[in-house]
Amino acid sequence: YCDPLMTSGGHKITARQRWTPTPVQLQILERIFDQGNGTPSKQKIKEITSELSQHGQISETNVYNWFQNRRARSKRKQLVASSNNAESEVETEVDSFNEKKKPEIFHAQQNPPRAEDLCFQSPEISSELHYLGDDHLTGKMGVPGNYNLYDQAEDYGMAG
Amino acid sequence: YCDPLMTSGGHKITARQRWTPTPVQLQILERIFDQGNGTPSKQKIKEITSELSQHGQISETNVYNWFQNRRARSKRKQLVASSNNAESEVETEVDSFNEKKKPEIFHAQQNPPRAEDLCFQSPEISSELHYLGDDHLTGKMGVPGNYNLYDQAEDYGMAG
DNA sequence: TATGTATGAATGAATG
DNA sequence: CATTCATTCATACATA
Repeated sequence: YCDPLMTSGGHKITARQRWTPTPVQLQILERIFDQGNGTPSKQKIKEITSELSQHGQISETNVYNWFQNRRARSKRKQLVASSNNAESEVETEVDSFNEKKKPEIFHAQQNPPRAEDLCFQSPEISSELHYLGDDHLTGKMGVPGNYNLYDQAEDYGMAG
Repeated sequence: YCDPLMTSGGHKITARQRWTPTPVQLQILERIFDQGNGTPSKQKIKEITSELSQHGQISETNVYNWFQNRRARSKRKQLVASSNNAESEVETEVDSFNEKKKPEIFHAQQNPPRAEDLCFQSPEISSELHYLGDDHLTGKMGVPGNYNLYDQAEDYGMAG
């Protein structure tokens, strides 16, 4: 295939909903990625975008996303590769080989067509709910239990 | 696309680990966000959570995170549209994906600021390409042919 | 045409 | 509040 941005028959582009990097762009991107610089700074993004613009339509967002995905997938692949002795059901990335980060999930719910029953997340197990400074809660809502979604060992004033 | 619950035989169900706002919840949230765009106070969070609880399971954390993300990703401020879009003959079905693209998913946005999806991807209206900030530079947009969303080019000491 | 895979994009959550 | 991570959704593209 060729660059999808270009019409494949002398027509106009059908407004691709999703950017498709051209082989050239991909090459450049991968090259930069290999250099070791994970998430490039916005300055870098602009430069890269500018460079890639010469090889097809592209935006800074595309570049940013690309690096984000690249990094994430790369890590994913590594994990899969590491678990070579594990199950061999590795079909797609939707596989849940959680062993490093996600120990377990505690809830499961269906996916009703009404979307009125979606539920998840325990009361306040995660982020910092101690932001604002005017009221500054102190008592915290009584933690109903130990949801421990993640094995949080960090303490930033959440519990106490 | 079918239900994310595969459960095809005593395997890990891979249920949704993260909260997914229902259309109703989203509406309410956006409504509140529009009223006083900013991080609601702790008290407000509780109230909102209570309100949203009537339309599905939700926690204060979810609400908090939502507002944080919402603010951070105010992809409703900058409009680089009406710029070049040279090759964009604007003749395709680039209308929007409010109904024809996502018929059965529920996390679709109710009223997306459709305006400049001419080509395929707007510079900033998508992901988090805002590491330089997004609110303190409001009004910088509009410059056709130049995405000066973050012309400050400050250095926050990120990975770059 | 129908299915499978690869990957860009959206977004909830986490971290500093 | 800023930035990054992780997971999922949706779509381009390849294949049968």
